[in-house]
Amino acid sequence: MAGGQDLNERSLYLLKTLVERYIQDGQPVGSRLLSKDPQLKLSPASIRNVMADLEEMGLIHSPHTSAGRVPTVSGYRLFVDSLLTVKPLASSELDQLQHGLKGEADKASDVLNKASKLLSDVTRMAGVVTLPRRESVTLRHIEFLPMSNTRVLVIFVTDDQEVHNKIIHTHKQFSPAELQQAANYLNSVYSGRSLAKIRDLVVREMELDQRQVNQGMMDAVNMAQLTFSEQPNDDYVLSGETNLMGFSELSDMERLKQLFEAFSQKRGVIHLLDQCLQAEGVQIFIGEESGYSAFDHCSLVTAPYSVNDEVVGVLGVIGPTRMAYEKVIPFVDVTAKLLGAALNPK
Amino acid sequence: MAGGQDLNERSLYLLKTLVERYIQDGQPVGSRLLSKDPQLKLSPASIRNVMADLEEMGLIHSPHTSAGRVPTVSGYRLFVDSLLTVKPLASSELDQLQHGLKGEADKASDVLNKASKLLSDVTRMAGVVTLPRRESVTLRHIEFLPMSNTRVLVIFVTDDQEVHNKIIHTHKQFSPAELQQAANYLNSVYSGRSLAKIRDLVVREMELDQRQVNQGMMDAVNMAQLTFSEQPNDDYVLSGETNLMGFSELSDMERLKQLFEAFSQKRGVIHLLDQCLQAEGVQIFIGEESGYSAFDHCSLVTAPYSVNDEVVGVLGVIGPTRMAYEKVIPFVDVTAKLLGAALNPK
DNA sequence: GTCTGGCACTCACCAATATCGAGTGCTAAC
DNA sequence: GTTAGCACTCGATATTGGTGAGTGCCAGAC
Repeated sequence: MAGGQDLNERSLYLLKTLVERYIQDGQPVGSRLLSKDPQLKLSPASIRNVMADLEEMGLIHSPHTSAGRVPTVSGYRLFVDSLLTVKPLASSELDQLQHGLKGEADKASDVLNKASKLLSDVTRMAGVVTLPRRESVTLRHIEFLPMSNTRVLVIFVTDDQEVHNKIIHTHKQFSPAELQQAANYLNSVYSGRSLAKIRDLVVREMELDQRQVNQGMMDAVNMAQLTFSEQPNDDYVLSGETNLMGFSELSDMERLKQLFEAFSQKRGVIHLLDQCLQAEGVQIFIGEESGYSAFDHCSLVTAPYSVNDEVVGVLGVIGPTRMAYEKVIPFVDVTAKLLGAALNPK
Repeated sequence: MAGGQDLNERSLYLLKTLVERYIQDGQPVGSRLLSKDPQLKLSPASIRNVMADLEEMGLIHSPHTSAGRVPTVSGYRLFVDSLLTVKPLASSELDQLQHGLKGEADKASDVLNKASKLLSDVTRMAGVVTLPRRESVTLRHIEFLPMSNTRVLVIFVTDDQEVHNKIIHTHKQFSPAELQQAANYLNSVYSGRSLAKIRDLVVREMELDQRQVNQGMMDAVNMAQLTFSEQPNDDYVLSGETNLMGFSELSDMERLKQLFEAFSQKRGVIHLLDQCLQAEGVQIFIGEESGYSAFDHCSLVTAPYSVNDEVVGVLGVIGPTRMAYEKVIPFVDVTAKLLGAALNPK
């Protein structure tokens, strides 16, 4: 797409004010309106010339012959990449954030809920936070309870005070005593270690199996393997979806339905958010850029959040393409940092 | 409201066919259309007379002078109470239900999810299932883990393979060993008993406290009290909300927004569903009858479900007032019975 | 007394038409 | 390169008239 290198200062400034104006009122902006901009000392006619150029480059577009211009996806892209002047957070918002996330050491999931709710409340759009990847979190305690036949209910607690449970299928039926023994072993060997590390150790211990090893220990390691087997993050906390129902650009029922279906399927959204894990800071998908048709008229502003300097999840805001990027971007950025801090074990 | 006693056979039959017809096509039905009913050997003019009576009694209503008639809430009420001929379940639906719920002994929550999804898939409306009341379920295992200061993480497992966790604040700080001891005590005394029974026993044991009782035991009972304190059901599983976005009667965005907000608040919906716990069988709220303005244009068809002959929860279907009650009612009824059966511990 | 045909009337719905005004592209002059 | 002028386009809005489904009411038939 057009990079904007071949545009002069003036055209860029014009594009910038056009986009800002459109974001403000949601109406196609015409040459007459722009000519009133004090910095842009041009007559409507000249502005029309410039706009014709911008249109040729695919940055703006007229909904119909005699309407003003509206930014295209590439127009927005150029705008957020090079033209945007981000506004620092309003101090009231910063207060709200700091207060909202400072919940006196709750469970991790409570903090995530709060963060999601804050994102949606402040932006009046939808907020989303992926669950943190379990890799870096450390094991506190594990326990096995027998179910029928070969099925075992595993409960383990991590140091973020989160309780996880899972049903595993073992190769044979274990007695309660055997399960207790296995749990004891795993607690003594693995507790205090990160799940990633544990996975590592499990693999190593399973390779040792040729030499004579205590059978009970082998069983324990086997169960650990089933318990901690790699499983991709597939959940997130979403808030304020209903805020999206107020926007005129999403008032088409069919579109809205697809969007909400995407929210409840989760799969597609997670995939999208996963792409933001690698990004250094704020990442933005504008309209069709996301590749998911349900999001065609939406933008997604995301930022990864980290615990102990390791990226563990992503949070973001979902709203109509026409959103106040200059406010949302710094807000998402700061929220990600504060969430990371709030999750940091003391 | 008019009870229908003062209506003759013919008027009732006319009302019935009118409602059926309206449910079928969603168009106001006029006298000409009704006069074609083979059982109703009347001219349009006579039908108009009858309709005028029905309108006077508040059972039907014309959207405007020259449209047909549409049932009012009281009209629907009379229809479902006395006129409806319920259709037995299609065998394919019964199959789908039986298959869908027969998930080889999963966790209780998995079964609820399936039930909710089935309700929405089959009816193409929204399905809802409240979590079962914990009273009747029995305790399998309890465990305490220390958190910072006086906070303790309690984990307990019930015989429906559900893992619950909760943070309680104790009056003093306990060592891990003390907590272990308390858990041992509670496991030995309470496990295998229903939560209701446990609550009972806790109260009784706390009354004994004047005489000399083992302090550790007292601490354990105290913690049990905090853990099992009465807490009302406040959650449910909802599916297929997006199905509701297809209905023309819910196409007003403001209304739809309120409806979805009610879904995420949960409070109001739970309160409504709680009222159905007492009911013997299927219970129906039509339009404004529910008293919640968000549900003004919706109907709710519910049935309580039981485990071991004790009612533990409610499930139901939410859709537009104009729904095929004759199919939905038996379907909800059967689903409730099958869900109860599926939850029954073997 | 009940039913019915007839008739005037109402009113949503639709299509055609007119008007308005914001905004455009183009061109010629500055 | 910039600007004023002008013809033009086209969405938005209002006006109009016709159509048809449906009604209420009445007078006459059964």
